[in-house]
Amino acid sequence: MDAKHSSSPDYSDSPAARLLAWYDRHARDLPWRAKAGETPDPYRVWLSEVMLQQTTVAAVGPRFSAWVERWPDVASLAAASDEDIMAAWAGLGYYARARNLVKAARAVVAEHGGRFPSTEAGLRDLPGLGAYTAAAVAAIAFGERAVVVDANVERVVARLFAIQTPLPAARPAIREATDRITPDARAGDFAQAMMDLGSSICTVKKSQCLLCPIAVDCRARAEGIAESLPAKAPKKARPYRHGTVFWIERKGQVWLVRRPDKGLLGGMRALPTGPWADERPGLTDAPAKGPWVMLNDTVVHGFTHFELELALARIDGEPAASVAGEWWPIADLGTAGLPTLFARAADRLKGAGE
DNA sequence: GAAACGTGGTA
DNA sequence: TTACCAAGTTT
Repeated sequence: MDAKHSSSPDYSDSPAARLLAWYDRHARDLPWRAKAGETPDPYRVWLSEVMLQQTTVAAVGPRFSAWVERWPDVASLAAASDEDIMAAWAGLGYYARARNLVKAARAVVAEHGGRFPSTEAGLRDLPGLGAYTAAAVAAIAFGERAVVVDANVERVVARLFAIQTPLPAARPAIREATDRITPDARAGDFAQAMMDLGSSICTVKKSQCLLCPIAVDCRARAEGIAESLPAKAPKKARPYRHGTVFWIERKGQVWLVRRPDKGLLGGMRALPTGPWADERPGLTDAPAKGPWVMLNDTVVHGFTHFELELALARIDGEPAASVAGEWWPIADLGTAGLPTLFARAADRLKGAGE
């Protein structure tokens, strides 16, 4: 091999070059990706990146398509009501994303003339855009050379450089290593290629190194430790909590409330509940006077940081005057935008009075 | 740095 | 079945 005397890096012989060549052949066809020759739409890039936070491509696909059909641009989204937006997000989880989505859309319209900021720093100031999303939108939508690090990139890079420090302590080293291999051109494609690689080949278990375009660069593969990386600190056990969910029915309608704007399931329509505690709260904080009928059944739902078992109580009657809420036709409950937890409880409760 | 914050798929 | 995990952000 001839020695190079140029001061510029030999781009053709780099992990980025190998990865981009692979991406040109194997990129996934996803609804939010611009097709060859198309200019990326920052609105679609932003929306998809927010939907994809901690959420699988499979779950996002149909939700993204329905969303852009209803709100095709940032102006239409900014003009929509909070209520409609929260209901449209129901089932996707992490509802702070939807609350921030509205705020960001309105900020883009009110403070940026309806156009997204085109730099990573400008994007970072919008609600709901953290280090990852700001970098991803800057790179994918605007072609900026940004260092994009998500969980896929963390895994690929930890293996590529055999970084054995456990997460999250390894993050600074991983970011620095990612910076070193990020190309000046096509940073957006590079980021998406890294994520495609991480999701399809360099997977958590059973990484398929024989198919990997940068296996030749990979130190973990050379050392036979790919699948043990990245190391992670052990997780804490999730506590188990109890609660009661209340179903008040009258003339084919059920009483729904809106949860407080902050906290778990914040801003979402819901069935009334009592406190969530270590012990079964029974009828504590019941939203109507008895006689409540307890179903001989519970709903168990796992959240990120605790598991919840809900007892199911129902009554035919009226809510107490102090309980704010609205009647909702039981036949149309699917349009109420209930989080999954309450949708599941409602499935058990409706019809239980017959 | 750690905890809060949802849900559904996979092994 | 239990445990882990996914294109993270905010406090």
